[in-house]
Amino acid sequence: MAKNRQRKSKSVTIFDVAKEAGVSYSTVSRVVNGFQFVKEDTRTRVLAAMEKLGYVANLQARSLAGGQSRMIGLLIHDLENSYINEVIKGVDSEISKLDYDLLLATTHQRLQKEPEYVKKLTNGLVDGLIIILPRNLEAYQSYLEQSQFPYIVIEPDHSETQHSLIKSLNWKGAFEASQYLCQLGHLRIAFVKGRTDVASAYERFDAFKEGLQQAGVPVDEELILPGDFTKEGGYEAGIALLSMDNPPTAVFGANDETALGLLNAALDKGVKVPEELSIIGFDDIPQAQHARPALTTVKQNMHQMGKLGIALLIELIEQGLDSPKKIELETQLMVRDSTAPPKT
Amino acid sequence: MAKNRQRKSKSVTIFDVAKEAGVSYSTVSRVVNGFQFVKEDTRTRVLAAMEKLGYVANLQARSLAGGQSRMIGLLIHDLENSYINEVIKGVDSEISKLDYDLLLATTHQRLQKEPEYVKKLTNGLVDGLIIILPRNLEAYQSYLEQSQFPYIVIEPDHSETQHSLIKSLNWKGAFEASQYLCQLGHLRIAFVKGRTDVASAYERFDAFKEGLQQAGVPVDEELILPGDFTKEGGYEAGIALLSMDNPPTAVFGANDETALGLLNAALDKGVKVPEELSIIGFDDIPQAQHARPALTTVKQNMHQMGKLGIALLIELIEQGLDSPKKIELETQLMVRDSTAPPKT
DNA sequence: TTGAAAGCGCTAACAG
DNA sequence: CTGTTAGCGCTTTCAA
Repeated sequence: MAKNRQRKSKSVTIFDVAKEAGVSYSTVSRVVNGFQFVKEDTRTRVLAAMEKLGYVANLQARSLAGGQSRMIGLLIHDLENSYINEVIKGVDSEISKLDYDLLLATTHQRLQKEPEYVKKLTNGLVDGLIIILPRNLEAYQSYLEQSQFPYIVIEPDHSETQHSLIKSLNWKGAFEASQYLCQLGHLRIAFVKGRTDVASAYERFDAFKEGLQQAGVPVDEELILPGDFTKEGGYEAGIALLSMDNPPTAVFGANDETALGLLNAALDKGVKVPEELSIIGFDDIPQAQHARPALTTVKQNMHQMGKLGIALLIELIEQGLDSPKKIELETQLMVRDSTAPPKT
Repeated sequence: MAKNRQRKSKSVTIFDVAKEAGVSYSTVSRVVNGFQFVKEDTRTRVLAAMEKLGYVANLQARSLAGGQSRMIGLLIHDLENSYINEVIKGVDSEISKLDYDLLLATTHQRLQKEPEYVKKLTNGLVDGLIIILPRNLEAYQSYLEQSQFPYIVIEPDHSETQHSLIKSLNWKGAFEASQYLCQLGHLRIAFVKGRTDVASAYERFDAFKEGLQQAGVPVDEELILPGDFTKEGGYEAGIALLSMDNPPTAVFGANDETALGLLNAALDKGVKVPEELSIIGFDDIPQAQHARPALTTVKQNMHQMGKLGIALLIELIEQGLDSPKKIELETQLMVRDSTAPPKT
């Protein structure tokens, strides 16, 4: 608490630069911020002084004085989640091009942290906020709306919300995957659901049922198990499914982690994939193609979601938007080795 | 640039709280910062006012006024790198327990960004800095030393540096791995090197040579190929190695990415692993155990490195340290399926 | 135990 | 085009 006090003292300020260049400090500020009405000669002199003194802007002061912090807040609940990780990579790659920095706030699944962080971040710390997979939006959405703070959501809780968002066409993707399973000839198809507090989980489940119905394949309630988007959850469901007297010939995991868990369950149960059990996932996380057998899944372009998310947010910050913008991305069925026609 | 100006206006300040509680704002500051000399009654009143108004401290202002920002800077060059990713997870899990936040700066491999970010971050933005795998330390190390800014390095460029650091015992780990290969009976062992600008790459290579020598196995210069810690680099080296008239029976990749690339090369060349070629890596990134065959490798506890890094840095920030502290972590040989005795 | 006052470094009107 | 003047919200002496 004590030893490092001195560090605040010796940094070069706009004031030092002004003295060095022989101008007032507001002039320096103008140069730093690239204002137009500065004589070329003065600008050069200031620039030289900045260079000489090694001036670096103090972002705190700038932001406090009403300028921008040039930081973007990223609110997530977990770094362990591959889906989120991939989105972050997209965000990161895009953000650095735009000379913004990333402030990462992780709730570690603690619901009450969400509103806390939102307040903290929006309170001058960052210029804009991206929330990935919010689970407690209601708790602070009105706060965000009122303060007119620029923010976007990646994967919303509700489809008819007022904020800008980026999402994948979960419904369509899951529908296609379900149809594919039916086309393969499967008649007993199981589904392991995702977290109940995430909208995409619902969309996928809904599409699954619709897909089966349209193909004339019965939706058997017994084959619909709860899950939580984790490998462990998938494993548990898999064991339950494969312990049945009349197990399914195919199973759709609400996301890849779940599907990977299912794969492990099959392995432990000595059930061959895809010969005896077809498994399909959703997301196409990097591990999906490295799994053995490689996992058939519905690809979401997570990297792209991150990139578009930043682009949209920056637009919001710099130009403002009259009404929320919703971007929906196509998904793609990636047929790999974990699916096949059922054995007869 | 215009539309979102209003957001700076309406936040609740220490001043509002003071008025609500009927005290001066310095008193509020004292309460907020948990000072001792405040009457219990006053404290309760202030706390109530804070609660009622929904006060959230403005970190910028606090930091500017000489307080702490409670943010830790994390300087990395790439999010795509699994090693870094794992360390970050450790950092993140530890940091949130301590009520600090993470400011992530990614150089995206641009060397000149390193000193830039260091100045920016240390200029009031963060209370401490963690640099993972620095590649341009010389450019700003004296700056850091002079300003007495609390920072630590994870994996250093030099072993006799003045800063605090966390590292794995690369030498020992690589030595053991090399010995293991020799014990298996291999006599033609190749090595694919890592980036030339990272110290751990040297340590591993050096240990490899020593390991072979001590086992009486010749170090064949022809079997030592350059690499860059990427899968692509490993693949390229693998193709070169397997195209030789007398290819090696085992190969040590400087890191897992490299080893994974080697694995792919073997696959494409129709060379069976481990029957015809043993492959060993370093790091034990998550993909290592999912590879087919599962990769034998030297495990570094990256999660732990992140956690210890934060612990050490916080100690530096809050108590200061008389002399740099160096923490070295043990590695562990993970024997999996990519290594076997050579065919005779 | 509390209040008043002086900045931290910067942006943004407002006059020249 | 450039300097002057207010603050931004907060911590921190210094008095009271």
